[in-house]
Amino acid sequence: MEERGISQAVIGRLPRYYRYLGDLKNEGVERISSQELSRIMNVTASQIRQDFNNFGGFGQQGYGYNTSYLYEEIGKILGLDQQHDMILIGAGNLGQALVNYMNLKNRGFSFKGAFDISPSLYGKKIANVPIYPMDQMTGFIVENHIDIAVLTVPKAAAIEITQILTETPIKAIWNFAHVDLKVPDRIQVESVHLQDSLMKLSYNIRRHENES
Amino acid sequence: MEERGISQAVIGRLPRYYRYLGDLKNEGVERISSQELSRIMNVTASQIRQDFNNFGGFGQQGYGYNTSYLYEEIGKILGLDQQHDMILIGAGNLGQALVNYMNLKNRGFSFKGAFDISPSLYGKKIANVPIYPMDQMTGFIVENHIDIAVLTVPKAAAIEITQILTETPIKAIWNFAHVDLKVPDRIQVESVHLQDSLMKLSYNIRRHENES
DNA sequence: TAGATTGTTAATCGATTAACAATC
DNA sequence: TAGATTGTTAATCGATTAACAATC
Repeated sequence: MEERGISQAVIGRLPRYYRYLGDLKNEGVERISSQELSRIMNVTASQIRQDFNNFGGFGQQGYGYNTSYLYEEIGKILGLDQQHDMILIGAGNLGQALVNYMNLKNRGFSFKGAFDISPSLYGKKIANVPIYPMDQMTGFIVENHIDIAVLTVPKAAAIEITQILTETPIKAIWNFAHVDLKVPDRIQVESVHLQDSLMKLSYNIRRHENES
Repeated sequence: MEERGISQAVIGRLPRYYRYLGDLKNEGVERISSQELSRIMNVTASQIRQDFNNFGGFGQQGYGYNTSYLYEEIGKILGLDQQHDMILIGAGNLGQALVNYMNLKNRGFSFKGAFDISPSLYGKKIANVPIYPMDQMTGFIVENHIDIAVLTVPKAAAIEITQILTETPIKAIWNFAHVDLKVPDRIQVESVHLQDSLMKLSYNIRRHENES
């Protein structure tokens, strides 16, 4: 499985393929052609075949793709066969929502601890995940082999904490703060900018009103 | 201001420009050239000029761009000069987090009501936003001229509720359910797929480990 | 074998970058 | 006026789509 230099456009589509294939698998669909899938997902069959062939041949001429096999393979490409241990940084509303959400649904991803600056939260738990003081964070990351830090703190705090995180063996930051984080190459960052998303929606509302 | 057929690639960059220009404005920076901005934002000056020129000339040769003016204009393009009234559908953890978050920070966007199937929540409030039974939703949308429905319910419920929403005068859906919604053209949809985002992060962790 | 559908090459399309004339 | 920097055209690059030979 050779996969250097896959474009982010392709990577960005993999989770959607994974989702549709999971649904098809659950519906008991054993095989699917790129044409059928293209109709369901509203993309071209050509794009589907090109995308999959970035990672090697998953299909069979004259047959199509085996749904479960393709589902599993895409899961592996996405690293979903690995265990990811996470910490929450910032135990506010959004952070609590994420912990509740993830620890229910996603087997591979699990929160091991949460950190906050508010002393009133120390010792409390969110969905069985204990909340600790910020100054125990670095030690906790090392001892528990934490891979991913989930940042749900305000902008200024996010920048400061990121600085601290760069001195730990953390592998990735899932960032919900409204700021672009600067990190060394060895740390992966994925940001969820909720404001940006809402602004795009706002643009499209306005555009549609002006057009019609 | 002519702006038909602007590509989604450009739209997707506007909120980021808006964010950086807001920061510069707050720092008291009065003017900025595409070159300076390109250095700060880590994109090419050429792209910046091309992007802005999709909407007409905001700059001045030999001078650059006036920070506040550009900030305001991009705000208008994004429809941030308009008031957007919203409802929350699904008053769970994530929904509550969004209401708390938005009603604090974003002036143009405001939640007017929340809806849930759980009777125990009726009459309660989230950050001053009252929670009502689901069957009052359609009436509420009409009476209060609601523009945006924020969907924080499970997948199956999201599909059902979207069906109901298509029969109301709602303009847009901000979707947090893990599903692609089908709506008529007049309704804009923007989805935040948290799982997809986390999977991309997972892919990048794995890729980086394999490379080094 | 014939039919179906992939894997892959070639063609097209769109987005990004470079270059430079226009102009403040 | 000279210098700076935009607005815009042209060149390049990359991503998507089309076409078809390979093959199950």
